[in-house]
Amino acid sequence: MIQDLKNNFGHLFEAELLQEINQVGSYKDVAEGSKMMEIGDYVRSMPLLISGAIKILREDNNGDELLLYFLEKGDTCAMTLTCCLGETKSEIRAIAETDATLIMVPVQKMEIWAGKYKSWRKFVFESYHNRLNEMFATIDSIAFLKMDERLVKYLKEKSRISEDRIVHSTHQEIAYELHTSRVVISRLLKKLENLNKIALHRNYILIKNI
Amino acid sequence: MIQDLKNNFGHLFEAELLQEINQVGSYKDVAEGSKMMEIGDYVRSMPLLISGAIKILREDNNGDELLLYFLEKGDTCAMTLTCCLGETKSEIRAIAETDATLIMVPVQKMEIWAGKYKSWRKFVFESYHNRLNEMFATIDSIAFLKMDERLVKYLKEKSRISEDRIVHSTHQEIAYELHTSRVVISRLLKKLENLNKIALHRNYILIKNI
DNA sequence: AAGTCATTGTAACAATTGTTACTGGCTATA
DNA sequence: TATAGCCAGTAACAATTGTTACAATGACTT
Repeated sequence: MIQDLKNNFGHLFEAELLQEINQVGSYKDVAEGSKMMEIGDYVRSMPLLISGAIKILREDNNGDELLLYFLEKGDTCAMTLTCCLGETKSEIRAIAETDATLIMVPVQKMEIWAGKYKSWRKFVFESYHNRLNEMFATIDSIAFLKMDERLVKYLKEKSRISEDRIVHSTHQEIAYELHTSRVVISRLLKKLENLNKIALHRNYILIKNI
Repeated sequence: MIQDLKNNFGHLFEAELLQEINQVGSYKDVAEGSKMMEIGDYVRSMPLLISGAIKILREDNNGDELLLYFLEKGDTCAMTLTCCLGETKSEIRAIAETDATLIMVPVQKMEIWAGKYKSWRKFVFESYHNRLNEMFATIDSIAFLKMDERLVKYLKEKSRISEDRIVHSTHQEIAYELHTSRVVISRLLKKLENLNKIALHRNYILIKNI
């Protein structure tokens, strides 16, 4: 574990902090598709993402979803930070986009380290900053782009995250994450296929040139 | 100034920290409508809002705007925090929604206090948390609501912020902030008037019952 | 092989939002 | 009181997105 830590966070944290994380943190493997946090949950530990990707979702009044952003290697969940400290409920849902490995750190340590290690403070502040920026990007997409452009962005991102030119999603699943209907997605995907940018198959989409 | 500080932040900060803020901070009055931060700016100090309201805006590729949220008494600008530390540019524009009074704190102190005062860390974390939650609310509105519902929310919020049942905006101004066209806003406002929820006048709108 | 279910394609239509154009009223200033 | 510019109302139409319905196909089970 200490090696994973050094590989992923070694450039951020001093040896002493790495040592502490190693002592109190615990490994956790999560399988693709498993729910890691639900809206309304209280959170008691903070995840440091070693490998894989986590998707963060928001829910509307009808129970329908909207994809906010992905967390990747080296990230942490910013919501967790203040949910722990302030004892407030989670506003979001987190689901493993791929198989992933995490180190879970008990919440008590977070605040102690924030007083003790400058590098930890920097990490926490930057995490917030990154998440805010991702939220801006998300808002830009929703507010400024049309659905066809959002779809292209989505496919690109999905492909990048999974490191695979094949996106393993059904039209219905894509529709959920973009908060629209399956028919709309099918229609727009067909247009992209006619432009030779993708190839449609049952249960997956080949990204050719977008 | 020390009295303003105590009134607005006394319940958050211990006496010693209040004293420090008092020593290094400087008062600043801003007039309604004045631009306080522009996209791309580097920020060298952190504002603590004593009175008034600040609106935070995002811009699209055409230079059109979208209202993200308002800052109010007791708030600070979360973007500033990491813009200062990380020396990155601002992603947002800030404009005084009403006349406002601020205390500006030099950026160097932020990080020092974060190591020294637990209450400061709590304040900073909570600021981020609040801002993230406002972003969620913004995304909910944009992604889940139709324009008529967004308009009602907007009018309510605008009225609340200014503590005035009269919203002093033209249809064009509202259209900018909701990122749509003037004609759409005029149309929807007229519907609200027909439902007896508002009364339309030149340059202002009376909120009756929404 | 038959049946079931999820998935995709597609048409037809409705609702919402965006655009263009024109009107008339209000206000400020010359 | 002219006149210019901003503001609001409205019609007509276009584009986008959402909805309903149904058919065809593939995959899987029995």
